Amino acid sequence: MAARAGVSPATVSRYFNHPDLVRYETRNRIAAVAQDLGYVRNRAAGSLNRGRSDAVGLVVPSVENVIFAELIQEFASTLYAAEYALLISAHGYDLFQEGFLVRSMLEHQVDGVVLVGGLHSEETFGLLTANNIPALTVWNWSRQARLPCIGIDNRELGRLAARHLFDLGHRDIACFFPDATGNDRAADRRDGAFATLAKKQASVPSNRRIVCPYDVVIAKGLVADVLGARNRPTAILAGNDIIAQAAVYAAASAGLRIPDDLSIIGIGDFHGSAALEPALTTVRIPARQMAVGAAEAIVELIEGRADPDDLSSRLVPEVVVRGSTGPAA
Amino acid sequence: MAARAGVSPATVSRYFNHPDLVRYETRNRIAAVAQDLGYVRNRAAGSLNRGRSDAVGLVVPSVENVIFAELIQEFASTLYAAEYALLISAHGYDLFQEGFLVRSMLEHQVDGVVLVGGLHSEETFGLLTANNIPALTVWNWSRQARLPCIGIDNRELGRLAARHLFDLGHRDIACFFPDATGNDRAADRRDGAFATLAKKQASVPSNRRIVCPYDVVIAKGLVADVLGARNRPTAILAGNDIIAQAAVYAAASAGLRIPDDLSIIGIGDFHGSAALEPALTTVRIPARQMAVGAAEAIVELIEGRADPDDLSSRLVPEVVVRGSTGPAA
DNA sequence: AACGATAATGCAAACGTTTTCATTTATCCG
DNA sequence: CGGATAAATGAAAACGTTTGCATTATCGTT
Repeated sequence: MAARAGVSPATVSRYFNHPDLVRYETRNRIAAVAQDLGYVRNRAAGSLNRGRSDAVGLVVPSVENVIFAELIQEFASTLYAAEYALLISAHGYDLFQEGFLVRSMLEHQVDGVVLVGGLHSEETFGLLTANNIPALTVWNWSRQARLPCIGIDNRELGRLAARHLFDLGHRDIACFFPDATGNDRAADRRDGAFATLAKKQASVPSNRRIVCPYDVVIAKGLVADVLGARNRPTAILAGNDIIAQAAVYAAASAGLRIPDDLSIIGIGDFHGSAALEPALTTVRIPARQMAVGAAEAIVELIEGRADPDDLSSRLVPEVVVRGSTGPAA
Repeated sequence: MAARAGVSPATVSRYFNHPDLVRYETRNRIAAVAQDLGYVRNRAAGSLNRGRSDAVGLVVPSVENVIFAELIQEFASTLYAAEYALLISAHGYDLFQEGFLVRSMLEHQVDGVVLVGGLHSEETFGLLTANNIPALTVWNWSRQARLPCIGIDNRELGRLAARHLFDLGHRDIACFFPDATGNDRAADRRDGAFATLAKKQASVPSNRRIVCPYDVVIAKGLVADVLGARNRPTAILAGNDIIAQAAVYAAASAGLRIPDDLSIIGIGDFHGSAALEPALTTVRIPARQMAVGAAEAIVELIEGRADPDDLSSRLVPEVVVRGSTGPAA
């Protein structure tokens, strides 16, 4: 490439990184040859030399989760705007696998890593600290987090949802939460909801605590089971909007009117939850805001413009009341 | 690292890539030091030396699209099983942006690239051929594709959907398709549907051809408009399951019974379409199968075990009849 | 014990870029 | 037009790994 254009490699490098240092005619010559050869620079070589790759890694539990998709989308565009490339991986809620993916990302020389939630394997934490890699977490906020975190207090999400139903007069509430193994967000939401209900009334009986995967089809079945039993609850508290959506379907299938016969509240406010019939009452998580905040923060961290110790920020959830909840009969 | 373990860099390299060439005691020594230092290998350096990165790029239009999420998920796991890393990017249906992303991936030294659909900028094609990068496309299948393709014939999807409604006796069908700019899948589906309807009856009038984004909220509004007009259609043909889902909501909101008052068919068979109330009739796209096929194919191509010329494969769609369609009144 | 064969390791070059420093070329002003 | 200054380019080292070749250690056999 350099030879073809009759210049040294140094000049080609400058052409791409500091074009103002290259004479106009030389620029044209290089541009022409580059175009001609379909030349693409080798970032691996650059990264090797500079010790920087201008790439950031994002490790999520799953890309099939609608709301993580929103996170990814927004994170990606913010990052591109800052001229960083993005590596995305999904670990399927397996913290061991997560460690593996983080290692792979470090091997590929990412300049920073963003993880979801505060719960990770020692391997993961060790890798990041040993190699001194800028890292932070999104989604969950907690005072005693081991990494800077940008997110919401998931316990509060559970509390808000429970209180909303309680305040509407519901006293028999079935709670559907995902398995909390390796998922502190789900655990916190669940704990928040259970704590609130226990304080306000009695503790939640075991037949009202249902472990439910993130899957409309299965969730619909589980909700249908509960609704089909002899004494059905007056309300359903779903750990996320997908389960809530499934509950709406199950109710429709059982011929129940929402919210007259059954109230349903979700958590998340996914895009589309407002379009459901009836529109879903839910606790809103500002996912896009988190994504932008996290992307900006990791860049600041990488470029040494931010102090990890005061980078965390706590966003505020809010209950969005729509048509799927109403006063208990 | 090598120094710490008292061996040469060559031996460390062999430890990772050909452990059987390293004596047992030496292996242990290296392993201990690596563990101790939290050492991670520098793949950029390896890639520079070998001219291979063991990474594959996947460029999709959007990660917010549910069915692409299924594709990504499955593609990723198949690739990991073959010990390749994955780079994912989304271009937002902007072919210019796609070219940019492909360039970025090549700069990061991916060994192969997988794109969605057969329509791409000259920049994209040029980059891939000039650099001789193994590449293929998924989702769309076409005889005259410029790259090997693993997918379905989107025209057929449109045809199947149209025929299903026609055979049920529907003669006034409103068709909702996404904007086809830079989206050959949508264009083909639409053309297939329109062609079938035109052949069977009259051509589709302009007030029954609605351009509709991939967005439940907006789609619901557009469908509501059509259903609210004086003479409403007896059926809706949606270009994808998200629009169909929106149509179901809009119908419910308008107090119409499905399928008695209105039939709705989608395209895709997204996970969850079966859970809708009523369950959605749709034309099934074997997304996961395509993903696995594409991942395996790109690996074969990279490793020189496959001939690009007979790599394409055409998968078969099928109409999945559920509760959302019925005979015309 | 000596030999050959094999196993284990080291040496050194190469990959393509970036960057510092040095050198050449252009520009400006008196 | 000369000299000083600024602009443009080149030379060379460095980044960390991989690999062919050379060397050394180990083992089995007689």
